[in-house]
Amino acid sequence: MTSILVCDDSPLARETLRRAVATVPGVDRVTTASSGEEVLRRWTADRVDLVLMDVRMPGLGGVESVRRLVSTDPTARVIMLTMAEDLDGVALAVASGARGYLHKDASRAELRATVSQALADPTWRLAPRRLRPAEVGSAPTLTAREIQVLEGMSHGRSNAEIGRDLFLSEDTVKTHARRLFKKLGASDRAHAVALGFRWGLVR
Amino acid sequence: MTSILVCDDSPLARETLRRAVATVPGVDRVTTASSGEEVLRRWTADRVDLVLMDVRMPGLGGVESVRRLVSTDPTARVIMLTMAEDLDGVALAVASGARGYLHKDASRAELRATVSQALADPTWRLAPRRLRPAEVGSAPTLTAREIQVLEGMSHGRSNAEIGRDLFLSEDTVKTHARRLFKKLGASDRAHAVALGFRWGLVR
DNA sequence: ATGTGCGTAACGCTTTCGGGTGATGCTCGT
DNA sequence: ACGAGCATCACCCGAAAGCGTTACGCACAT
Repeated sequence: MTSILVCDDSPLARETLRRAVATVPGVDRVTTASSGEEVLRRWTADRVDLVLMDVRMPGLGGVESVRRLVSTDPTARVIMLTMAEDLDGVALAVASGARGYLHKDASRAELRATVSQALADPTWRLAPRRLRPAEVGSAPTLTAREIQVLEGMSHGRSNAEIGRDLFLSEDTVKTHARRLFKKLGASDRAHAVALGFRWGLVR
Repeated sequence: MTSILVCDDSPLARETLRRAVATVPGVDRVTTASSGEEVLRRWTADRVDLVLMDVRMPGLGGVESVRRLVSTDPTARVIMLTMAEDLDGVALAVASGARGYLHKDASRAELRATVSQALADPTWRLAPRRLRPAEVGSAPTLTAREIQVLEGMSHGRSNAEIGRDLFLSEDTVKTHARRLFKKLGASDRAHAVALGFRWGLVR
């Protein structure tokens, strides 16, 4: 009976991660939490074999959550999930007791491999490895152009205006729009902008 | 007699902060509040030397709370507490009158240092970041219905679908949409969603 | 060399949006 | 009693958006 707890404040990331780790061989149960506080609150009653925890969360935040969790239960195994460039957070997290970290845009295969390894070896600690954005896991990978178009949308620009901004024809902007909608799973530009914010692709 | 007010909607974060600032030399009294409304309500009767306030809270939210507090009492000193991701919120808060900000996962030492400094120097203030004119000023106040419609948009629902969700006619949804566009200064639904995220009205 | 992904562009077609305007009823506070 | 604000609904109409499809050149990897 192997259980994993996915902790992320973003429902989207949570679901994606949940589905991803559920496919790891030997994993019987995947639960989710939306905050470090929730993990701590549930820990005594609902202990799991491995915790995947986001670094950046409202409230306690990943780092402090790991610190507290490990200080109450040194056998707790935690892998931190990080978006990018917050290496300070990762270093702190590892220093606080996390076994290692994974980039959120790691490939599904890498995620599964890491989880398998962490489950197989209780003493395992991850050597940080940088992974190429690949076919899944979490944040959809948009091209530079697609992000530019998405940003234009988030500033209330019409396709024609975005085209003028980027020296493109309106039809080309529409093509980029269509493609980024598909990648994000968005039904329209408003949805796309929302998903862009939730994934941290735009601000 | 130096007093500090900690304002955060999360009880755990509130307690953590309370304990942390209580250890700062010279601090005699630490009170807590769970919402910006509560701070405003209690301000005249229960004035404090420094307020630590969370950016992201239900109801008024940190930004608007600071704005109102400072507009009623310009001597009020507020430090915003924030997560790494909402830099816009920080900038808005500082522009609205907050003296500075702290990351929630800042170290205890950092927290104490910042609080000490703010207490020692009543004029202490972070240099406000340059903001677009549209972003300065008061947070747009949307009605409950308007927020529901905005949320629907952020989930990619069409006006007709939002209407079915909320048991309204499509025309009514359109009216709400038009009004919230005007309030937010949005040019279309994508822009409105983006502004909703930037103001912390939706997530 | 062959495929795959990206960037660019176009055309037709349907759906949806957004603005303008007007209207009714309700609940506040003054 | 009155206006202000909110919620509700309706109609028209032009302007966008969104979708399917096709196509070409280019880079990069298998």
